[in-house]
Amino acid sequence: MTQHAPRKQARQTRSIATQTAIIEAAAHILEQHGAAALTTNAAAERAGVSIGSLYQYFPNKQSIIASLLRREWASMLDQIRTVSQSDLPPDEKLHRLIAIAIDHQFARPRLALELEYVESSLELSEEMQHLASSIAGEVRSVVRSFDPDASPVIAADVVSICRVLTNDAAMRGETDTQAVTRRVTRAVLGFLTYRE
Amino acid sequence: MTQHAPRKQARQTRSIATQTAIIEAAAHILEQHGAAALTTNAAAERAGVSIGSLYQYFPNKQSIIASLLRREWASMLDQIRTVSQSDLPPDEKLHRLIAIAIDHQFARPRLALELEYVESSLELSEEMQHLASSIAGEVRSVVRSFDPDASPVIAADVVSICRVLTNDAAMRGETDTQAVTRRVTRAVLGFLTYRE
DNA sequence: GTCTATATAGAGATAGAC
DNA sequence: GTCTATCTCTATATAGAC
Repeated sequence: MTQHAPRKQARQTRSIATQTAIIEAAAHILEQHGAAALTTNAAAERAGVSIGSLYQYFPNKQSIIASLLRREWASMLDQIRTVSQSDLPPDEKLHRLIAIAIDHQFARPRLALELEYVESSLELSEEMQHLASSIAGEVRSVVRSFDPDASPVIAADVVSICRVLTNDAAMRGETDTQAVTRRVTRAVLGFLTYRE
Repeated sequence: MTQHAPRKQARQTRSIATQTAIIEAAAHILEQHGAAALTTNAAAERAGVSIGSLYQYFPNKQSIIASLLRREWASMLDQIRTVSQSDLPPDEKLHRLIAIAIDHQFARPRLALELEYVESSLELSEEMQHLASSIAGEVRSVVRSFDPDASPVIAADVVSICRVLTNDAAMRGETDTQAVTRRVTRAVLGFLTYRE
């Protein structure tokens, strides 16, 4: 048993590494050549494994995309939770949330954009739906801490505004994240505080 | 000559009708089944012509999409020009612009969304680029009439905010356009008038 | 000018050798 | 467990009959 443990561990590690390599290959293809170029053959080649091996780890192409999406969403949820469950003042929470959104989209803007699209042609598993609604819930709680009257739709709108402004900026080639942060903050606070 | 004119006219009319039918078929497929389902075979079938005929009118698939996009953009530019070249007060111009955007996206939300995506995988002709920058220019002029300090980026942001909020609402199934108009107006005016 | 039939190519996915 | 070879399907686009 003990003598098998390391081997098994080593095998599991290798197998996880292969899976990760395939997922990362898919991400690179999406961001460099777009959704149309993301084929199973291309992903396998870029990951350095054969197409046969790819299908040993993923039952189909959709499952690769789903894994990639899960990775991104889990990371987002993690960061957002840290903010929403902190005891920072509401306006500071909102600023942190904006910063997280900008960092995320600016890190790999094309990937974020392409994932947003492929997501729509993917029926999400229960687990993924749960992840999505957890994220939405955390955002809602931050927005509500800032403005208790805000409806769920308003929170969703805040997310959309952050995403679209940041993504446009990144795709336009803007590199000054401070300027982007200022514009997004202006849009979000303007939206939430506008009266009459 | 005279005796041929009607025949020729009739033929041209028929040929234009066929082209229109193909473009409209493409639009319906996009909005009902998404970009992945838009194949030349599907478009031909839905338009009620054979695949051979389709290729007599369009050299390739991209040209069908481009024609559809040109139709949409031309209609948008037309409506926006009416507003921007009017002598309405600036805030009223802005409201009209928002109304145009909402009407457009609400008319066929899924089509608008899918077109936005396929557009990115299409290299635009000079003519199309010109059309796009004309639209941007008109919007900029309206935004500037409202706020002379607004940079081109701000105008682009206004367009993006309108688009994303309206589209989200439509895809969510919201039917109360007045409520959407209120939220979009709040977002745009909040963005443009926010201070500090 | 419109059709049917088809050439061609590339995709997802599997079989079976090693 | 990983590879190569291949099956099957479907897409774009063309050829040629009518």
